[in-house]
Amino acid sequence: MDQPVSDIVAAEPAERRRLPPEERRRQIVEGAVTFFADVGLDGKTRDLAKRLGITQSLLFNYFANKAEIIEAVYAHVYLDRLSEDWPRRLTDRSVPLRDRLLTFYTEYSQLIFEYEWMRIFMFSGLAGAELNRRYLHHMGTVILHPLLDEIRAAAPAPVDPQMEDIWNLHGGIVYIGIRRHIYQVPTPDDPSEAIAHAVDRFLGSFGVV
Amino acid sequence: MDQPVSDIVAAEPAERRRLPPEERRRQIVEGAVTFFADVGLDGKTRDLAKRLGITQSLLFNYFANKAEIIEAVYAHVYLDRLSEDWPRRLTDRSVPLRDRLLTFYTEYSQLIFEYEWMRIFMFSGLAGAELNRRYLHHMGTVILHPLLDEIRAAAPAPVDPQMEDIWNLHGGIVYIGIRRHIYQVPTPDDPSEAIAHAVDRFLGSFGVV
DNA sequence: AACCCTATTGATCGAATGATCTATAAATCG
DNA sequence: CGATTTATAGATCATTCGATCAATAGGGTT
Repeated sequence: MDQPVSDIVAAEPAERRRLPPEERRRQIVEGAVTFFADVGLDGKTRDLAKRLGITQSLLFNYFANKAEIIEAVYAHVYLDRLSEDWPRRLTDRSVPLRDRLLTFYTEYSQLIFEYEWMRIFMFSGLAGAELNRRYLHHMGTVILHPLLDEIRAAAPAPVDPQMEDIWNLHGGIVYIGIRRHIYQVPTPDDPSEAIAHAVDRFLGSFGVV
Repeated sequence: MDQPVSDIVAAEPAERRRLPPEERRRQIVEGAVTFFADVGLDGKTRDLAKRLGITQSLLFNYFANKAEIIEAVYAHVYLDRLSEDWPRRLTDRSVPLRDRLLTFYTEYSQLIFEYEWMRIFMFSGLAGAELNRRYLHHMGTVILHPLLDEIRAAAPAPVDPQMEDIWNLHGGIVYIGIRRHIYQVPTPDDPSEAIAHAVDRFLGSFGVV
């Protein structure tokens, strides 16, 4: 398990010095995002510094400690990246429900199937971070529950979908990204066909055409 | 992120000494399974020893190094725990396909929804271990591909399910365990209803009653 | 009860880690 | 161009890590 981190850590060949603090900080955060996505939140500050082509001590000139770097990583990857108008567009009944679902999951999968997004989310989940509970709660109330209402409104009487059914649809799609970036097995280059089939099966089984 | 591991690590109050080597080794492995499931594969040998109520140096009397402990953990959690006759029972056409699927996923979910199974699998996936690729490849060839054939045989002509559809069914179910043990959000105590609905939606959309 | 085998301990080593502090040098201003 | 500011580097500290090894003591045998 102890991979030789130092070998896969190097990147740019130690670029120029004395950047404006704003720019240096941004560079550190962006480097930290891919670094911690690669090696996990237990990644060492010396390895991060080496990858950035700076000294380790410089990191602590911009962040009080390592936890603060990781906070900045969280903020950069997850904060306000859920599009504001997904809830509105998902409930816009002037558009066919199928189109709304396809649009949403096409855009949403482009976000979460990102290497950094998926891996840091999993690392922080395993670490027990509050981030994941907050995120999934937000997902449930702002996106998935309204979606349940839409499906119920569109479905004929006898069938009655539940939140757990929505989570099943959601999980089946998210699992593509997990296979790709966590387990690192082959997945379709373009997941949109698989997504469309999943959505169609889901809607079809609830009698929504 | 740096939780105070030592606080959540303690367990038994330092039990007796001088066990037979066989038993001591077994005790170490079983303790290591839950320990590494809790804190991740970067967990420290001193914390593991403390949880076991033994000295850290004793660990290295039974294992040459930490990597060997983790190998034993992998073996204990994953080796030969895929039931031998799942492939046979899944393809036994004297039983209705729906029943076969429900039986399989009921039993399989009891295996993989285990706390240790799920978390160690995710930790090792993130660490890039070969384990996960091997496991998913095995899953695909021994279980899911035969399953695809069964569904194709039972489905009427025009529809033609693909492997990616099977992975979608699979992922939607596995995702329940991910929510529970990785993200640590509430899930149904008994997932069998959600599983049954997922299976029924899946089969129904392919015209299999 | 004395003996012996070995499971277990406790002390310790060298390397690695997060963090601190002072010295240096790159850019900006007068 | 010289002075001042401050971003950056380099040396270093106190811990913690995996791993080693000699000393100790548990428990079965006679």
